[in-house]
Amino acid sequence: MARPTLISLAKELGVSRQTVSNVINAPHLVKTSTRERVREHIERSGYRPSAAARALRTNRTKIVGMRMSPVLDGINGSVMDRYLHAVTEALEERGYHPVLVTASGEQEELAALIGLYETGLIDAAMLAYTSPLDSRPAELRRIGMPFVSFGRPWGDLDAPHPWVDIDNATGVEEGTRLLRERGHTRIGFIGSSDFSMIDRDRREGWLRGMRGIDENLDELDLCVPEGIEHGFRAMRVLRDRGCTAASCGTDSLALGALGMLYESPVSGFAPAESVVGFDDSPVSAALGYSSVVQPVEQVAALLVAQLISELEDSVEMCERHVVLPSVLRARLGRGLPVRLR
Amino acid sequence: MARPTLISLAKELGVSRQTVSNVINAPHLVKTSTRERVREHIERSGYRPSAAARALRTNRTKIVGMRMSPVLDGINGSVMDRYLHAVTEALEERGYHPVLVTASGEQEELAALIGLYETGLIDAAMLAYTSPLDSRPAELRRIGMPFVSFGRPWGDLDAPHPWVDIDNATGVEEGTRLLRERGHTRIGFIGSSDFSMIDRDRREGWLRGMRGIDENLDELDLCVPEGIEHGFRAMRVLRDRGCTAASCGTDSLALGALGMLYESPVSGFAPAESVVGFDDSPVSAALGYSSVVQPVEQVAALLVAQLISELEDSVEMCERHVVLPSVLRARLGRGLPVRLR
DNA sequence: GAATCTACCTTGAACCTTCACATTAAGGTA
DNA sequence: TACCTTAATGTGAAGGTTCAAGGTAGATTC
Repeated sequence: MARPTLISLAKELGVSRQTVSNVINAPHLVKTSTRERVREHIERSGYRPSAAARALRTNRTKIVGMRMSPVLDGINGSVMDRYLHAVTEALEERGYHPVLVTASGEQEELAALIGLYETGLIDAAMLAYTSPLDSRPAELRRIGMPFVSFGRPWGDLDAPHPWVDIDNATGVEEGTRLLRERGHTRIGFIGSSDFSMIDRDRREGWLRGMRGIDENLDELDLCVPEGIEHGFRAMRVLRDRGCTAASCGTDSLALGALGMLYESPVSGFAPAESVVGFDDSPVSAALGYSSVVQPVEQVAALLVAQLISELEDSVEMCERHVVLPSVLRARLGRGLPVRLR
Repeated sequence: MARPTLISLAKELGVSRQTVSNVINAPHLVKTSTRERVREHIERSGYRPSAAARALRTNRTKIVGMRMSPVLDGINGSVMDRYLHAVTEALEERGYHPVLVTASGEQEELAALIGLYETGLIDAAMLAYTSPLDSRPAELRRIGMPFVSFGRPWGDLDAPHPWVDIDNATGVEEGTRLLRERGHTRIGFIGSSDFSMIDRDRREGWLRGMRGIDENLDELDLCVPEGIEHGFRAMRVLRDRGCTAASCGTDSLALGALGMLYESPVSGFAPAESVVGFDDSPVSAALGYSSVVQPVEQVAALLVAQLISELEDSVEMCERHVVLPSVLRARLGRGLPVRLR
């Protein structure tokens, strides 16, 4: 037997299709007794409204497009995973769903998203990884496609679209202060040249954490490519310059630095108490060094809230520009020691 | 101005909407001159067919549902990421798109996917992480929903749906043989109790790799929970039992084992040449130990091919049950040494 | 007792495409 | 010329929903 439709249900119940529709979409318009009767029949029949018909009529699919960026790095990774998962969950709560897109660059991403939007397959998009020269927000606004972005629009901080970003600095500052509390005074920063904007932010956190220490910070500030080895070498340079600890832009770098400190320890300081990393990878947990956590679950929830209030002129208002603090996951430095080299 | 439709285009061109439709969907039916004229106009007008209208008529959306499983583990991770990315890419090549779903278990996943299927939002589903008691294939088949699965149906290997799986054993066997080539004769296996079926497979690979060595393999075979520390401790046990090397079920375990070997080295064997891990994490690359790679990109491509041939009765046939070998990424053992504890 | 209001329900139309079939034009054959 | 075939294009209908507008009955107002 064919799947039930509004019409077939209506016929069986002896009411009009609109009444059945109302029971589903605007129950308050229907008398309680009728409503219940219809509801029960809907249940029994297993009726599900046709997404296509609904979309055709309302011009909405409740589907949101987002780019699945290729895997950058496994050790720091899982952030994207966590984010994606959290977004999916938040969307589902509101009856929406994410559809994925791949792209090899921002232009391709734009093309893909716009394509889906123009066929009416998606209602909106969620961007991530914003950068100063990012043309995506402007383009999307130009064609009137709703969107939100994870990451502030660096090129134009007054851009009108909603966004949520993480203040990478707060967590790093916290981490740097933790190092100071532990007695370190000469603390370096090892940043990753691979993530420019974000890294500037993290460096800023270190600078703030170092406030009050009157030294030439420039020579304690290193910028190297991503990777454990580079962290190792950078820490050696910092050691030569008198550092006893380092705040690192990523967990790979931190792992390298930690290895260096185990190799030539500073008396009085446990190595795992002398390093702070970023992204709270399982490695940081196992080795016991502190690391900064990005609250991506919160980001996802807020972004989705923003997006929905963009799409549905609901009463519920929400902040259109939010910066969430990153926070330190402080560890006691009592994990498995690691020695590299 | 409103977005163009088949009708508006047809009116402008002085042809019927069906002709325009044919230019898009069945160009061979249209005279070349007409076709070109229509094509050009389509271009200029920026016309895009309405996904909703098409879906309503054809009962197909070209959208595929799949579950986004929560992040299990960062260090071994990125496999799910890679897979998701590869699936998305493969689907896009055929004009399809993945929509994500979250669920806290298989039943919830089923409910979510079936829900989407019943509203007609998705045409099919892609399952992953199959297990012996998996009820998903049977349920989906029962309601007639097309699907493929990454992972064989352990409970019923003759199940008729298409699937692709990875033979976890081949890579581990290869790894074990590599250890033997390097001179090891007493090689342990450290498996993860967290992934039972998969782990059985990997253990099997080790057993095969050990063929011809006449020892009591039982006491060389350890099963421990996931985690670097557990790998470390397990390796210590194996050392006490005379092992000089270990094949490990995951890279976390391998990292732990490696740390143990650096702590109490076996003379004549470089530690990083005495361990084989699984999943080729960045950590394994940095530390220079060998690791087994799952060809998830291939898996994704095959699964998508199967799925499409399930959905579209095209000529193109493809194997309905495929087992791909995992392969060893052999490394020289010349990475950054690591010492844990 | 007619006019007005309210609560509830129904009807016609539209959303845009594709399917199935009908029609026309062009060309060939007897 | 009449007839047939094939290629090219056109027409009506259907797919399932929601919007906008309309109708009906009963209660309320003056």
